Amino acid sequence: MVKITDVARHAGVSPSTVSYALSGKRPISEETRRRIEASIRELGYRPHAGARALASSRSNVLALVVPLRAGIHVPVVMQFAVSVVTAARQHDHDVLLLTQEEGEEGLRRVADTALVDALIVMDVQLHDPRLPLLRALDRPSVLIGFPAGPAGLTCIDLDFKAAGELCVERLAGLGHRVVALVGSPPEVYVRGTAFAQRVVEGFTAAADRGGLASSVHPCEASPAAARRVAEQLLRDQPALTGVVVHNEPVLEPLIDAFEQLGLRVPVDLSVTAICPDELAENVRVPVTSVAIPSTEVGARAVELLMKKLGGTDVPEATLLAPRLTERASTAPRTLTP
Amino acid sequence: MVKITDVARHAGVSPSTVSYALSGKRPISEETRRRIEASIRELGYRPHAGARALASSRSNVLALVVPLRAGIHVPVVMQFAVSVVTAARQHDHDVLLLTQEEGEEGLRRVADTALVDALIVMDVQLHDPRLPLLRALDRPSVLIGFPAGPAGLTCIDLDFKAAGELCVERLAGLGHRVVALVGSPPEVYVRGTAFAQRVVEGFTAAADRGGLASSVHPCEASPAAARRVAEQLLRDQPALTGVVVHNEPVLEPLIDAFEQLGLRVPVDLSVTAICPDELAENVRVPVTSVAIPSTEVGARAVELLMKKLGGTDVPEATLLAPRLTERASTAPRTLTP
DNA sequence: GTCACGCATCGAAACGATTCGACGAACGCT
DNA sequence: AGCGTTCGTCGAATCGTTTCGATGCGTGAC
Repeated sequence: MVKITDVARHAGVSPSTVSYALSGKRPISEETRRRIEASIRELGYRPHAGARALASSRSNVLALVVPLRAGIHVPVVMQFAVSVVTAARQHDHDVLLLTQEEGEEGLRRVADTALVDALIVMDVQLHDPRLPLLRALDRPSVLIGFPAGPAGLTCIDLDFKAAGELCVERLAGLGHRVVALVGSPPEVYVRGTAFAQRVVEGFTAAADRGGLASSVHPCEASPAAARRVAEQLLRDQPALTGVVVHNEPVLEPLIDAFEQLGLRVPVDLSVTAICPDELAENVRVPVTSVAIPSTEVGARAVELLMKKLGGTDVPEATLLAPRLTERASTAPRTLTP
Repeated sequence: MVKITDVARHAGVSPSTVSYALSGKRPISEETRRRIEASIRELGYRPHAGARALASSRSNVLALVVPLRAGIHVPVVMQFAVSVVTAARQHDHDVLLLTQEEGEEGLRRVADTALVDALIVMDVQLHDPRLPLLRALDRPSVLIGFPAGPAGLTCIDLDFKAAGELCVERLAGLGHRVVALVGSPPEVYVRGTAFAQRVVEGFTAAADRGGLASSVHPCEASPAAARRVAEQLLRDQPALTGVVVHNEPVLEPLIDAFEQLGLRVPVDLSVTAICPDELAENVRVPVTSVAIPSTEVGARAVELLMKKLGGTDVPEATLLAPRLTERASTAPRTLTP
């Protein structure tokens, strides 16, 4: 293994000069820098990560904690993870993958052993047991999602409440007066996943504000469950003409179910969803939707962390404004007598 | 930060004794060990990862390279990643996440900086450009999938050829004489992804061997493409009664398309698939399938790496035998005159 | 002509573990 | 009783960087 002293000797300088040339923390003459760079290339030198971490107390590694629970849409998680890795690399950092399963002990371990410099935690619950720990840790962290008490933490997410509102407002704007929300599986609400509840809040608030009749229906992630919910909706709310779906796996089955029950989309029923664009575009009837900007959230989360690592203050809350894309599943209400 | 010398002083021993007590590399008296453990707990000591890596030239980190290309089923990748992390933790290792995008330079970087001890590479192509590098690297690696020339490498995967055979044999056993394979998107074959081709090989070989008429159809990952393939199959092979699907996103749309074209599954048409169990179970008609054992592959890959790190020799090729689960999508051929 | 200053570089001391060789004590054998 | 082992522990060297303070040298101000 070639080390910094080898480079130094080869370039005719001292090891510290090589280090400074590499880090840029002190001025190095153009001429010397070039000689050093040539030596590095020629010898194929790579700084030893462990030694670097030891001396600088920076590992240049970020921890990413991914959820592996029921009811969360896997592709979104993956897309998010990839965007975190990509963004981290742009700041010369790597990403250590942790599973939720590891729990608080896992967080403490990677933080206390100085294996990572900072942490990104996905799928934060309203009353997440990890919150006190994250506050106490001596390393900065960013949460994806908003817990009940976000004070002292840095959080970022799509503004799900606004997303719920936006869907309703869009439907209201098209003249719909009776709307329903088909939400995530019940267990997601039970365990207090913040984003699911926020959608409900936004949905309900906007409906009330606009004087719409509305109802909310959690739904299991299976076609059969979708079918049941569709049937129930038609029975309980015969005047229903607008549906908001916040449940990826059920989106397509639900539309199928409605059509089999004799409701054409969008002629008889307008559907909007909160889901990844990729999914919305690939349903049989492309669905008007608010995108889940996983890639942007990932990149922004990394930016926030880098700022914190650099000592800059960052806002505690970052809410990404929802953007609604019009597709084929929405239409003005047809006034049938 | 509390360090090993603090623990040593607190326990009244030398730092090296603490180290040996922790690693077990030399015998330590029961009594001393207990005192040391008490001190560790009391002081909350955690060995510094960087220092440890520097001194022992072991980082206890594995690199996992995940694909992010078109045509691969994301949940499988995720499931795999999670199983790797879980297995790695059981051997006291962590996992660094790399994307395919990083390419060879990324592999070289994490290996040469000693950031990781070993590598797991997913989605290996038949003529993968990373192969020479992996051979040359001074760190052990395990590939998920089989390249054209696997000599000198350690590879593991489901035996996709046998899986293709198994599907055909099952259909043949049910009396079907005309079968078709609906495969992955064309680009997957074009870039020479090994597992896709192996399915084709197995499928064709078994069909030929059994004297079945057969055809192979790559298919884009969209419902529309599924529909087109279904139509084409009925046109070109009117006697078709057995279909093997190796294309996750298309499985359900394809069955829908057949039914809309008047073919009932399994009465008129038997369908088998090679896909995750989770998917096979959740189609409207649960599908008889060969599972992709991502979890097992991940765990086994880690075991192999640990053996290699320990200096033990391991077989170059590990092929997991396919297992077919009977579900509702297959039935004996009905002899219509 | 001197003084102060800034630039480029060097030398040495961390950083926090692991590991190798050595050493005293206890033990079993002859 | 003497000798060779084994057991448990210690001390010191080592791993490869970063970083702090010091130093020499050229430069501009007065």
